[in-house]
Amino acid sequence: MVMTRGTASARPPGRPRSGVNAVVYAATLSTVHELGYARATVDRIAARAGVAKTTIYRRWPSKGELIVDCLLDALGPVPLEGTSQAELMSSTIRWIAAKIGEPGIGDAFAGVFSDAVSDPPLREILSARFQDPYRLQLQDALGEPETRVLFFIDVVVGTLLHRMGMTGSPMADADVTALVDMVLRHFADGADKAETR
Amino acid sequence: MVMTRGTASARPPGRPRSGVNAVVYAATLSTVHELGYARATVDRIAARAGVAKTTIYRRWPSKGELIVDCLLDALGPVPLEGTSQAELMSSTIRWIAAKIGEPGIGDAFAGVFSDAVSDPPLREILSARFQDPYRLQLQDALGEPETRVLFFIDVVVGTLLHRMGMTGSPMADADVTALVDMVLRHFADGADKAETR
DNA sequence: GAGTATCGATACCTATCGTAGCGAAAGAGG
DNA sequence: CCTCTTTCGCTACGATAGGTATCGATACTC
Repeated sequence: MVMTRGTASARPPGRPRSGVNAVVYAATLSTVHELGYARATVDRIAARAGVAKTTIYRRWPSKGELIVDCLLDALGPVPLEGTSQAELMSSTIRWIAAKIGEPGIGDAFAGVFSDAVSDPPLREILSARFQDPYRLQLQDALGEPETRVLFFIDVVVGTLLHRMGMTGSPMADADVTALVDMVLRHFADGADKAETR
Repeated sequence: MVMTRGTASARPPGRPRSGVNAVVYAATLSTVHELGYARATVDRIAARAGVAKTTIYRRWPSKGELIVDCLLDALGPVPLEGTSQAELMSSTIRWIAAKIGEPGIGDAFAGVFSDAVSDPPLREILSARFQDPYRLQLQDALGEPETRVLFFIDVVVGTLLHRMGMTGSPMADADVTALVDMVLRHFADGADKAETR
């Protein structure tokens, strides 16, 4: 096989990119944490990362995609702790709640989600690059059909983000527990009715 | 009693305001519906309403407050159909889902909510002028404490808005039914545990 | 008719996203 | 060592939007 040219692994010519992605991600989260999503401009993020704004736009085509990649990097896959469906769901909900509570993540999440409402291309990206991977992972782990996993995500993420957006701070543990109870009960004994009919 | 001066009902001097608020509200919703929240600029809304932009800023101090008033006008109080708590909750959830599905309302809702995430003053206004009235009405009608009504609102509104924001269209009836079932069951037999502990 | 406040129109300021152009630097290969 | 390609930082620019300032005209009260 010809490996020296035309293959993806071939090193491209020219000056290689400097490895500043992680620095930019860190600068993004801390800036969002300190100033909020709207005031975390690309200029400010670039300045904090010690990088030119043009460098950021060379790697990410828009602020929205930068945030999406930043969140993917900060979150990683769902830990999936537990064996039963109830345990998996419970740990997933608490993992999401904890992540949303981490500095910058909740605001960035709510911010990019907000932008996507009136920005169809960004919504497409958010759906394909962010929601779909987690949805597929959960479909596989929970053994539930797509419809119900989408419902699960809407309820859990929607509830937590609404609280975060409305109060400015993450949901208290007691309410997260209530959310876990409510969702688990719904999925436990509502398996043959409700939205799949 | 002196009624001719100093009373709130005394007519203020100067040219009276023309009664175009309703026209502006209609223009706002139709513009948001056609162009989305972000592209529904104040200039465009003013043009559609046949009104100068300065007139709008004379009545509403910001785009966010215009949207909040517009939503209050379009929604009105919760109808509160039914007598039992279950009926009241069910009709409330379906009423919210239906309203969010009406042209312009869902987008305006999600849009102003999004802006509020990184705009603390707007969040304050949204909380005080929009959420609080509905919360108090529901507290009274449902006979539940503030904590639980807030949880109810987070779950219902958060879920419906997340679906709306993610897909661009309102939640299907089958999923609304699932939401009703889940919430009703939670409040029915979880009254002594969960988040009030 | 005097006073007051709103109306429409236009211009303007500021912030932000995103792009263009340029010389300098970092590598690969001859 | 020289060339070629691409990224780097920098500065400037264009486009859009929220919001303000100003001004003559107008509507209504006293």
